[in-house]
Amino acid sequence: MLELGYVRNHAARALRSQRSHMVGVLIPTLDYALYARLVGAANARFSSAGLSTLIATFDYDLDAEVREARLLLERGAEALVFVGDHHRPELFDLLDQSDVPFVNTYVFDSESSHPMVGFNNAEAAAKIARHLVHLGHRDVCVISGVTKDNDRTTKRLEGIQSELSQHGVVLSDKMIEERTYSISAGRKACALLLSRNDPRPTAIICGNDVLAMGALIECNAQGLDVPNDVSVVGFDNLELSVHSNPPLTTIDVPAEEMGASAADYILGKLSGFDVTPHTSVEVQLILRNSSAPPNC
Amino acid sequence: MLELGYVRNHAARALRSQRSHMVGVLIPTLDYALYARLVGAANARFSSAGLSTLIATFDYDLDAEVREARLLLERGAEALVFVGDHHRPELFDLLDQSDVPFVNTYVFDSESSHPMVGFNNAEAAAKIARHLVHLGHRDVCVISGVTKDNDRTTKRLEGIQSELSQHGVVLSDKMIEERTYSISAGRKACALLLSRNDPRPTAIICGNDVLAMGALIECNAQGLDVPNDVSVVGFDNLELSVHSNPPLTTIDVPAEEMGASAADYILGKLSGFDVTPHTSVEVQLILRNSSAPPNC
DNA sequence: TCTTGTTATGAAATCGATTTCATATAAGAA
DNA sequence: TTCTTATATGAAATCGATTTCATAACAAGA
Repeated sequence: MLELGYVRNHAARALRSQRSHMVGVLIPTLDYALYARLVGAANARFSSAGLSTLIATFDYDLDAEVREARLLLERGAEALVFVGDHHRPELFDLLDQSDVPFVNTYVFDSESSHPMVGFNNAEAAAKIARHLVHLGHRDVCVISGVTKDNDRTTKRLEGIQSELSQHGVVLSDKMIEERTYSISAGRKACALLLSRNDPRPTAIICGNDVLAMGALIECNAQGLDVPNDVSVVGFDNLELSVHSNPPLTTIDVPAEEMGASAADYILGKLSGFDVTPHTSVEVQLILRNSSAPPNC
Repeated sequence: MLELGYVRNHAARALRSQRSHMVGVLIPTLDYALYARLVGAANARFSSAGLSTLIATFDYDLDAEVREARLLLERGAEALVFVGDHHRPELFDLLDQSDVPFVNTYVFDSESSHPMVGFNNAEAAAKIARHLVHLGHRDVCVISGVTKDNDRTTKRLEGIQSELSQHGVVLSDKMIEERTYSISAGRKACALLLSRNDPRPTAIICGNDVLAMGALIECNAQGLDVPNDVSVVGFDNLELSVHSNPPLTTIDVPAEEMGASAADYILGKLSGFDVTPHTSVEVQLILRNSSAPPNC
């Protein structure tokens, strides 16, 4: 084979054997390496089972997600891994017709009929909101990810709102800013929220660490002392967040574990085993130095 | 088609038409979104030409790169995009045998016989070294990326060394630390270099912004004033680097432009045009506040 | 009306590896 | 030695869409 420089023809193999040895992973974006750990872990599992991973991105556009999924299915993907449980009905139609196994990740809802590996975003976000309330914060604001067509950000925001209101803290719409995930966006949103000082918020809850990074930077730039003047908390526990100034209080999301579990589910399903379709992973409140009692 | 839930069989199409409508992009890693902009830009170009992008990673392991490339070729990739010009001979054999067009990115060498889109890493790194020398620095140290099997990091280090020596600055081996790209690694390397104070370096040149990030953090943690006590410079101009404390002096690498140009080259080649195989892009020294004259 | 060139239609061949099926060979047991 | 069972070999069918080829229908121009 080496002598002749022979390369197998995958199309022919796939056509005849009806096996593509490929699985598709659909993630919103490559930016900030937000899904790198999940994809990496899943890919490791898949490749040791002789499967290649096809990565497709859709930029948080659910219609693009359907198109990409269809493309992956055409390519013969034997299984699909998604992020979130909220997808276009067309996607589920597609999934019904092809009997390709799939899993949703980054979400957990025991009510849902879809297989999934993840955590309850509302509870996770409530956890960090509770932390702030327990510290004594009452003037809280939120920099959320864009909630449209995104069940993770939506649930997180809901979790925060319901937790706060349970403790008698009202979160007016003026105290919520929705932004796409980027440091600059987090920074601008933070500046805006800080400027609305009636009274000035003592805590800023961010929908993810990238936004929190931006918020931290803005606070520092304004000469505010984090956490004494204002607490800032994030979500995801990116590597960055250990090293920020101050280190960020956040929610650790076991991305590798989700990736590996999702892959294991798929692998089991492909082998015809009776695998459990719902796996929940534990998120953890990571206390670092960006949160403290309000200074009043 | 919709009614019947018909999905095209890509294997059959590909087999008969000898067209896979796929191109492969081989990047070292998904981590830190280091190649996200390049991949994103290339993917945008490719998909508007009706081609899908297959992403494969090899974790800076050139043998793994060959394996992944072979896999992509088996899958019928119509073209391949690489990072760097240094690959295993087996890879070039593979490329010779299949007459699939390819481009190397992130490097530029008019001598090389391979098509490439990028910049001269030695010159680019020399540029930032020169900046420090012009500021008056003579006690310089380097946190380089791992140079083994990596022509970008190797060239950058060479560029720094030759530029420094041209100005009579000697860079002893003790003043060079090689690390994989990560904030923690940069931090540790920085601590180590700072501890070797005979005399203590007044400037730290980092092989990329992630390492520089770690160095900045370590300097801040040690109570050093950047840039007055020590200058820190990076390479890549990640979004992060605008927002670091202090904002990072670095080399801007036009990643999108490289991705787009690489894709254009491939697209042209696939259409049978006589496209120019060597494209150089301009890197730029971005002066921010992490570099200043040494404080003596 | 007839020729010429253009578009439609349908059947058959094709892509390359895998799978199946039939046949042949070898090995082991009685 | 003979029969059975296991293994080897080779030819042919197959996967599903595309391409080619032959034929038919059509339109336009003379």
